[in-house]
Amino acid sequence: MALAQLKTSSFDIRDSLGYLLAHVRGEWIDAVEKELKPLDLTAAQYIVLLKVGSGSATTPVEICRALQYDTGAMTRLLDRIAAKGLIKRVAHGGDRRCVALELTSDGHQLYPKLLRIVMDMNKRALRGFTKDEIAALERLLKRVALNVAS
Amino acid sequence: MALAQLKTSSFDIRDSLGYLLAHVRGEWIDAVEKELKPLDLTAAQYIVLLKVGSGSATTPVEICRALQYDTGAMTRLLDRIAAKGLIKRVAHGGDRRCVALELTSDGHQLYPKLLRIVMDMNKRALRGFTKDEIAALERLLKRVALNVAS
DNA sequence: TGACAATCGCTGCCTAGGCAGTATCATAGC
DNA sequence: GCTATGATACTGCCTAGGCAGCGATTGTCA
Repeated sequence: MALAQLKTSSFDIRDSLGYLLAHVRGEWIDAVEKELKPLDLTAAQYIVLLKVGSGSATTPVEICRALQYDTGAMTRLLDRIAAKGLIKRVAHGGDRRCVALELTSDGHQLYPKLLRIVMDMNKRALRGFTKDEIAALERLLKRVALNVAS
Repeated sequence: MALAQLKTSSFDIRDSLGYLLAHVRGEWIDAVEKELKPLDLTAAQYIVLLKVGSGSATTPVEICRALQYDTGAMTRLLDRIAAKGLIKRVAHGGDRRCVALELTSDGHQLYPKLLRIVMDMNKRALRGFTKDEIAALERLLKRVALNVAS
């Protein structure tokens, strides 16, 4: 594989950065879901619990914006998490259109384990990387994101 | 965001490489599907057509292995592409369990356009990158993939 | 203040992937 | 040659996301 030499003449889908990105992301998801299996959680549920537990999102629409997720799908995703007793919808003071999201006591108990998984996954993914390499990877990926979105 | 300083104390999900990967990949998919909209194709269908058209996969199971895709889902995905008249299943000489996949004449006519989209997307994503930067990105991503999968 | 637009969460409908099971076929070992 | 094992494609069943539309609520602006 050689991204720099993408030519029509000798095309292989693996010579695409898009393929490489999808591949790495797929491996990541698989690894996370393997860790989550004992907790009976999917990757989507885990992300939402992290967002709510960390306080970086307090309403459904905030999570949707952060994750580019459909609001209809979010309603049902929250239903499933609520059915597991990990999250609850409470009245939002100030805007009655909004629902405020909170972890239940079970959710609070689970949260540190999820945090541990995030930390371990990142540590594992970046094993053997120097600080400079990590910074370079981050910078390059962000440039790709900007290029693609524009 | 600073991947190198992932700490429990000040957690933000965006400080995760997993999030960054998902984000870039999401932007990529959105951009590709925007290009595919006039052709009435989804990203999944486009990948399959590229695999078959390039000759790097000739049976359903080959595509599944390459893309880590479920065989049941592949059957139905191929059904949808076949319904659009872009692909056909023909007998596989030698192994009667297998189905050989071929582009129809319409599929052959479409293929160059899909190839053009792959090329343009990669060119666009890597706009402003030096050869060294492209090589570095590729190398770093592959190391991440290896780390995560192990 | 009153009309209009925007936002929020939700629902129905459609598409779509993962998993388990099945029938058919190929292959390796005895 | 026969059997056991594995591979291939396919099929239900379940879960799950995208989109359009809805009612309720809020914000905006004349």
